[in-house]
Amino acid sequence: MSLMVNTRKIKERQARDDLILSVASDLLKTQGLLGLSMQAIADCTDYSKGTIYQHYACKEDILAKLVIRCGCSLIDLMKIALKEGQSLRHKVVLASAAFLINAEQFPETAVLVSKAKSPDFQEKLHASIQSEMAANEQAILQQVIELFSSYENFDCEKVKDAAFGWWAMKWGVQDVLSNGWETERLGFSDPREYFFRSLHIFLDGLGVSPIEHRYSWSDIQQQAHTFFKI
Amino acid sequence: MSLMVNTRKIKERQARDDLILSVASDLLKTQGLLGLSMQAIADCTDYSKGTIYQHYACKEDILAKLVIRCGCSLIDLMKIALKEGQSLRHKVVLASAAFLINAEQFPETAVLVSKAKSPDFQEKLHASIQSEMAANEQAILQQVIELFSSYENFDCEKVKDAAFGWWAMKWGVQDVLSNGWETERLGFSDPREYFFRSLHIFLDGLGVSPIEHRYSWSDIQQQAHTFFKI
DNA sequence: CTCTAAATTTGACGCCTTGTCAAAAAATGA
DNA sequence: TCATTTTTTGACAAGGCGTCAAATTTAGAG
Repeated sequence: MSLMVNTRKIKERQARDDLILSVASDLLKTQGLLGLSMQAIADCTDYSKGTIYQHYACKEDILAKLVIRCGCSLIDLMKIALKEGQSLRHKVVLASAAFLINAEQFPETAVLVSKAKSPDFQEKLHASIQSEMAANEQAILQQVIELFSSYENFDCEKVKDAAFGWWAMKWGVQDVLSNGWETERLGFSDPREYFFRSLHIFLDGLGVSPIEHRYSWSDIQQQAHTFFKI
Repeated sequence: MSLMVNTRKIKERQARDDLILSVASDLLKTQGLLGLSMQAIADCTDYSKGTIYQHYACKEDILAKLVIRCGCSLIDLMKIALKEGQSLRHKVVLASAAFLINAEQFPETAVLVSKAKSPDFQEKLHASIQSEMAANEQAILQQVIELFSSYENFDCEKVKDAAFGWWAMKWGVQDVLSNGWETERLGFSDPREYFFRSLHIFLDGLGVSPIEHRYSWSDIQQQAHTFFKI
């Protein structure tokens, strides 16, 4: 009996964990990062601030959890890309699309990802969440490495070079997208298209068979439904 | 006479403008972003908070000015790179080195650059500084475009592709560097070396004469004194 | 040198945040 | 039913930003 109560309580607790995250995410969407205060979360959940703090020890922990959640989703999509891609180029293109699509699905979180890596943010995190986040990041990178490892022509060093290049570009594009840069004004219509173009150039430089179709972002965006079931 | 007083006052005012920036930069270095409060700046300058606010209308304005200052220095270095580079590849390598060296010279500011682009930050900025920052960014991008435009084999579209790719990688690397990522743990010894490797791969993909010497970061770091007179 | 008017500086104040903790309320189970 | 444990609460402390009326300094005329 006491066991049943226990499991019920655990479930309730988890439900509130999720509720808090969901409310936080909504607030981010509607009010932006500045509109997200612990008090606001408390008000929206009909609990008091103290109770929120029983679930997450600080504001940053909540944001970190959102980032991790977004990262997990990206990993899932990348796994599909890795499995379904017909060639290295195709896989890379799909993985890149996975990243863009994921950012679209979690617009409010995607903006956080870069901020959440900063030392100021990290040092506020509680140890467990800090390492959870690091592990999450590593898992994403692992996908990238596996992606390039699947190409028989690459030795270990080349895999690392390729992974780093993709990695850096991905972060750069994420910055550009999430900071809402007026890329139009700077002369770049849709940064995602340019991302894909740069990607193909990079793959050419790596010596990845350049003959096949050079999927653009708009090509892949069409196929996304099929591949990622979204 | 009243004119003389005027100019003296203007000079004094500018001196205080600079003093405040310099104190802010020191505080950033020693205390980090969290240690930077308007009160702390006031204490260090022997002026009161109110006076600081007479110079900069908000904290963000001060940080933005630091970012702009750092950007101007980068532009200077890039101009040298553009002028002194012996070939496109050499120019690109020098420009990339300029970026890394500049980040080393303004370590406390380099960390801000990405944060300062975020919407939350931008919307706090006063209009004049906001556009000053946008102009600064545009001027940097202009250098990149001129860099690739100087290569006769590139048409307008290719210049844009190349500029975007470099741009994205630069931002990605900046994120990785300024967030102090434990890249060692992730398997990448020195991200700057990998940056240069990715760069060469990208240039290969662009069809830039691949025969010549493939300067690594450590190669160029040596030459930096000569080129950038640092 | 004196005295008034203008300009500048000041720091207490209002408002907001995060995070704490003693007290109140609710749940448990004998 | 009631004592004990658990959970919830919101007043509170600490500290940040930005404001503004009052204090101080400076300017300049008489």
